[in-house]
Amino acid sequence: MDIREIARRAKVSTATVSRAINRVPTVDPQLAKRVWRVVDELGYYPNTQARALVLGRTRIFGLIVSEITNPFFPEIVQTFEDLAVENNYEILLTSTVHDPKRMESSVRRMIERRVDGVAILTFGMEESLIEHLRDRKVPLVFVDVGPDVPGIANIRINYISGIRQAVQHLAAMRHTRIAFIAGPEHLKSAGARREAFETSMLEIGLSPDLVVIGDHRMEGGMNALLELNKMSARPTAVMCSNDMTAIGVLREAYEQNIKIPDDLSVVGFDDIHLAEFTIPPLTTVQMSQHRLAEIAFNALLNEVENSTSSQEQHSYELVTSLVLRKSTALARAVGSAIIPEKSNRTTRHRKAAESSAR
Amino acid sequence: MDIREIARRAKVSTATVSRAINRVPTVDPQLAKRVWRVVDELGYYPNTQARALVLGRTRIFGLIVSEITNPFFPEIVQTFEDLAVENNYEILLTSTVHDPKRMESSVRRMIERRVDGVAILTFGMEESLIEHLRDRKVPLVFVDVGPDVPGIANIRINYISGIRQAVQHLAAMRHTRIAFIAGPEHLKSAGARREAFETSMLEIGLSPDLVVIGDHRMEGGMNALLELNKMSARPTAVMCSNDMTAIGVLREAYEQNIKIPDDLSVVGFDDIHLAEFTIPPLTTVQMSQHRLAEIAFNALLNEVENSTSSQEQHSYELVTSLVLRKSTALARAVGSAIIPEKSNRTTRHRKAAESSAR
DNA sequence: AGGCGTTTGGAAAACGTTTTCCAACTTAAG
DNA sequence: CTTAAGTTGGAAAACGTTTTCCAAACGCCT
Repeated sequence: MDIREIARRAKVSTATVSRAINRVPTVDPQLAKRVWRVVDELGYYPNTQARALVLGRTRIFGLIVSEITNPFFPEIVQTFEDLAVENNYEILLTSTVHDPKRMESSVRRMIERRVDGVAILTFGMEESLIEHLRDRKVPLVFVDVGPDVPGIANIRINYISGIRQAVQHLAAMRHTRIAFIAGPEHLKSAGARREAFETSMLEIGLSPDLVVIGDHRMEGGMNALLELNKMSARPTAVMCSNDMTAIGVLREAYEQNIKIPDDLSVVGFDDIHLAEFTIPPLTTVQMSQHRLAEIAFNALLNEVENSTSSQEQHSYELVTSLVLRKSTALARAVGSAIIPEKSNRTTRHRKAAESSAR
Repeated sequence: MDIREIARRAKVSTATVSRAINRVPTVDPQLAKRVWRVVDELGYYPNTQARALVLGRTRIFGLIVSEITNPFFPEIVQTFEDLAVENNYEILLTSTVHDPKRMESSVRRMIERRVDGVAILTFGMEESLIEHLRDRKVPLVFVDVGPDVPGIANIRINYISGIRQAVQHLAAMRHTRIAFIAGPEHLKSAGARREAFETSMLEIGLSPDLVVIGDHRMEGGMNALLELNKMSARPTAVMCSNDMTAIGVLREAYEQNIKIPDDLSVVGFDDIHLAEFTIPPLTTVQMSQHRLAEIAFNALLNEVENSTSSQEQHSYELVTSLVLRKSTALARAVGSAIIPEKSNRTTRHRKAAESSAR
């Protein structure tokens, strides 16, 4: 069943059917109604491929995320999809799983399907890969990373705002040995978070050198806590590069019988929905997934629909901010809290930590 | 840049280019190489729309899930995508959020984009909606629900196997008052789980009437526990229709200072990745997301590629089984455990519960 | 009543492929 | 050296739309 069939049955030309369907105003209302009746009767849906072919626009946006399996992303995908259906777009979703091969195939798939634009929410993609996209002048939107060239929109995340709040919150609770569990080293965003932590610490004269590397997953959080535990100067509080890491910390703390928040304060980053439901509920820095997806989608839409392309806004900012729940508490007045039984050695460590701060 | 451009530069006809690209064996290897060089040089990617138009196949599979935001689904999506890239398919992902309007638009989008098949992993979709798809003879694969008609593959989940194991595990731990937190009533799969629970209980002479309704989300689990708590005959163990519910229970138990598993045993359903990281780690019934996605994808692929369409396998089974972690324990020898302080009233309740069992 | 703009609808080209036919060329056999 | 069989590559049709021209029909003015 194609447009010709409709034309035949409605006794008009295919041009008229097309115009009726696309609501071109010049077509006679009577006629349009006749066409629509036939369309509904037969349950006709125009072939999008054919349409895309002639229009040169597919109404598909690519969405590249790093790991759909990380709870941070589904929320983004959902918002993105909501917006997409609202605007009659389709989404081509791709999850790179941090695998260069997959990233490449992602890009390839996007190009083959001729997407109208792509949002790269991968928080630090191999720059080389975007070349292909750029060569084809596909509108792009990045987060964090992303060269400052025209035609590429960029969402800058203001990490410092939320992270500073978190650090100061901890400091106010009299924590001085605050550790940081970083994300994977190749991720730009993880680097940015770590830097924000470091400057926030330095700002208030604390030493930011209790840093261990995680992987942004629960497993990494668990290992990191183990590592922290082995240190001579144990932290009384730990900030995590993302919530999944924090959940891992919570889990390992349970295993080790370390009480959160009494023995150890922990704060996450992202504020995924789950953070509200951990035990205890996680204090974390919010980076709204909803806003992020919204900004990304609109940036793309803007790029595509207003092909004025000239002096549009190409840089957006997303601020982060602390949300307080139950995983932080006053530092113990005396002693390293992580393993209460060994708390006698703490004063020394504390001095050491303080003297190394500038 | 199109196929003609390539043809011109390689000094052959478009037909030859097409053949070379599609690796038709009759084309001269020398020539093919010449073509490929030009293709690579220019970074040419065939236009999928045009290709789809003539081939009548889009190499797109639709994937309808009920809520991408539920951690159960991302794992499925990931596997589905892995398989898709392996087989050169694309995925059109749609999340219905349980909204009839969205379901309808989902189906519409699938049809408009001319997908080659769709997997409906929504665990109990409005049957009416599939009509449109069926009319167009789009290969379909369902889970659970789904009419037994030819051309529609069905994945039957064997709920009873895993749930029986769970119930018997609990019974062996001397629990007799075992509650069930069901899923939303309109969901077929939720109904099936509940039934499996009921028969499993009856089988061993326990009364399955401690049932409260949840919503398959953490919030529902929290509320459900509150409700259970108000009962005169409090359960000593609770099974949940899915893991998210169980996580909610864990969370509310923490709030109420009910110790898991000492005061209350809880078992989940699904075995999402997160279940391993709850506090305490969740004993749950596994329904492999990986397997499920795999079965769904292959069913579709089979339907499409072997258009023998006749006596193919159209029904698949996925079995479930218990995985033991740390959220279950022996029932207290005496007394209703939920609120330890009030445990003196238990013996009576226990008798009541036992007498009501047949 | 004739000419003029304005609606209205139709024929056909275009979008980028694949594929069917067919012609030209090669090779081998007689 | 001619002919038949087999390779190889090209021209053109087809896929289902949108859109550009054009022509017809229709008032409306003078």
